[in-house]
Amino acid sequence: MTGKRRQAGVTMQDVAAIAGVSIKTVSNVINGYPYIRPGTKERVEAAIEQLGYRVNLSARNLRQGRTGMIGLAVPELSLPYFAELADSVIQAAERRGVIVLIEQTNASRERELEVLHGQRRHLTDGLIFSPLALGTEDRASFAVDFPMVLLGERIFGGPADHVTMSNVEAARAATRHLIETGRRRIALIGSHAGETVGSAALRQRGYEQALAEAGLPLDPALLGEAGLWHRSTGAEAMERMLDAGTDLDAVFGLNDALAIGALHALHARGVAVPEEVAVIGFDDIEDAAYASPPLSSVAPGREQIAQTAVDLLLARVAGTAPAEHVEVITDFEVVARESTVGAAVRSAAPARTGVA
Amino acid sequence: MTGKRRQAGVTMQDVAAIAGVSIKTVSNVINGYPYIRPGTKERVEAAIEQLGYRVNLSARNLRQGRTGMIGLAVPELSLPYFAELADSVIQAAERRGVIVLIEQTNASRERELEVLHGQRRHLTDGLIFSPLALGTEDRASFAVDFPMVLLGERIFGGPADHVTMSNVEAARAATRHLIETGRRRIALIGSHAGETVGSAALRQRGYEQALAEAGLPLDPALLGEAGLWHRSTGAEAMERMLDAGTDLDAVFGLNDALAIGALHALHARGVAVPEEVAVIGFDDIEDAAYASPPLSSVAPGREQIAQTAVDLLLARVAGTAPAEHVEVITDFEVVARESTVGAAVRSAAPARTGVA
DNA sequence: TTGTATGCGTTATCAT
DNA sequence: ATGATAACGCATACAA
Repeated sequence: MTGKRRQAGVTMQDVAAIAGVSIKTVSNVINGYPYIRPGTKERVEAAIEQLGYRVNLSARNLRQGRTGMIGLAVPELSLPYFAELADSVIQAAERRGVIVLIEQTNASRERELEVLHGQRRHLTDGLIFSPLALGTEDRASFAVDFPMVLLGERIFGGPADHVTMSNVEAARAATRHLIETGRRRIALIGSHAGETVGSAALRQRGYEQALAEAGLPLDPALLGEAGLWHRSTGAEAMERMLDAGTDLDAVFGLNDALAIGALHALHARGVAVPEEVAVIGFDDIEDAAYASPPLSSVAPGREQIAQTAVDLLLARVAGTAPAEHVEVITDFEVVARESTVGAAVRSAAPARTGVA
Repeated sequence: MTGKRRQAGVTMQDVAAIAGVSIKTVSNVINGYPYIRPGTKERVEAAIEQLGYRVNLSARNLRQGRTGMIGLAVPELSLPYFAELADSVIQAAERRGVIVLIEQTNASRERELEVLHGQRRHLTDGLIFSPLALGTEDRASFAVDFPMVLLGERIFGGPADHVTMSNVEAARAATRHLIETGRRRIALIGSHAGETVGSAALRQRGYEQALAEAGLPLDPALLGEAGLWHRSTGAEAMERMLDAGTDLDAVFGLNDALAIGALHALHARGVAVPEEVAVIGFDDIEDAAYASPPLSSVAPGREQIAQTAVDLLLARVAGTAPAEHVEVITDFEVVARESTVGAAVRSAAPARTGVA
């Protein structure tokens, strides 16, 4: 902090005047142009420091036709999964020198369309989009003329790059984990009846496959519908199932919020977890490890998803990505905690046991 | 969706050419200038629609010297309180037609200074800043030449506008709630020894006041140190206290993350909540209502804080705010749930009982 | 009511 | 190795 306080409205002109050089030279110094006489460079840097000069990004963007920003559109930051995802994307982008502009869609159809076609796209060089309301039937709306990477799997064979985890596999592994620990009547919370694409349908498919592999029947009474995957809807679905007197010894929440809601409802009814009912979630948000009891979950490799999506998008922006659209499948891991395996480990740092 | 697909690089010139008017007229139409012949306006709008024209915001920003964006700097979005705050700020800003650019400081001193003096400030018209690492000793760094509103209370009599809740009062009310429900040995988790300003010090002061009012002694053994207010540090502080065999019948977590961490540790040790130990947090994040048992907390009026901060900042940007710096104190409410009052209410929608 | 012309702060082209 | 100067796309003072 040797320089003076930042002053508004300092331009390259001012720096050039102080340093006794032309504006072009200042620009060269700032942009790391190699062929500059050391003395000149020093004078310019001193002037920059002295005036507290900062590049005007609006001007640079106008001139370059780029903005240095990418958009990240998610349903809402209040949902811990998306908050953690946003955190990871911001950090991944920062490593590449790019700024992230977050947009909330609230899972509304109208707002998701606006994300694709609205004014804001002019502010960003590309978009990472996790759609929730739009689906395969809206494929046409996804044909945009700017770089975009989709997260999740509502759109298939779509007209955009795509980063997702193997939902079917991961859900199968989670269900298998419950079966291997002795459960037979496994409820599913978060089902979307009639859906064939999207996380709900894919994860349910994995659940069904695991049941089939183990020779267990698929009981419709064990499918708990929940449109939005919030804690509240998870709790409500669980309540309905308990009210109906459905016999069950395990619950698979299609995401952690649902599972935590289910835990809440089970607790309220005095049902012991995992003694009477085991619970596993999906996403491995930080909450999961600190739930009571700590919630088993499927960790989707959030960091990997974020960095992959950012790098893919930036490659697309730079024009170095392959012509055809890319689909990247990321890794996952089943994390067994007390809600399924009991109090095997007791410590302040929640147990985390890789299973898959 | 009657227009053609959006095309990159369409400018006002193109629109003007199609509409048979000058660029100025197009500009007038876009900016809602009233004195335009209806027919002209229609032609321009038709041309805009036809070309899929969008204003180039970089150019507009450069010309106007404003960006239409405000910055929001928070420690990290992974912390639910800040994720929910960001959600509220984004929505509040949207109601005013402003875009929010989120920056994560990770509670690092260096990054917080960068937020105040870095490149990005050129991209925003003002800043809403929730500092964590910088404190009163850094007052000089807060003397910036752009509009800024501070959240929280690390800086007093500071050189900026300020929106905060009444931390002392709120913590006193939370502690009083524990006392009124019969607790006498109340542990505090999240203490910052030696700090005299900042949330930790203020909330602890409220705790001490409530104890004094009730004629209860202040036992240093009941002060659990936790530098960062995460679930993990809350769990660790709780563990240490339990390991030390400290006698206690209640825990006041200085935020919900700490309290949830404490719940986790208590659960791991088989301590019954609230039968043996009552727990209350602070912030009333959504997690609190869905913890097991549901966590009592202090609701800080997040929406109100967000809207107030945004409006104050925009007034400052517009130059309509008072010359001297404003300090706004927002409301709070103690929300009693099962972790302090027991299973009075059993329902999927967690009980929420206003007490203060 | 509408058109012309200038400049916002950069970067890039072309000289030198 | 560095300087002069022309865009980038828009808003606005000034003209008409």
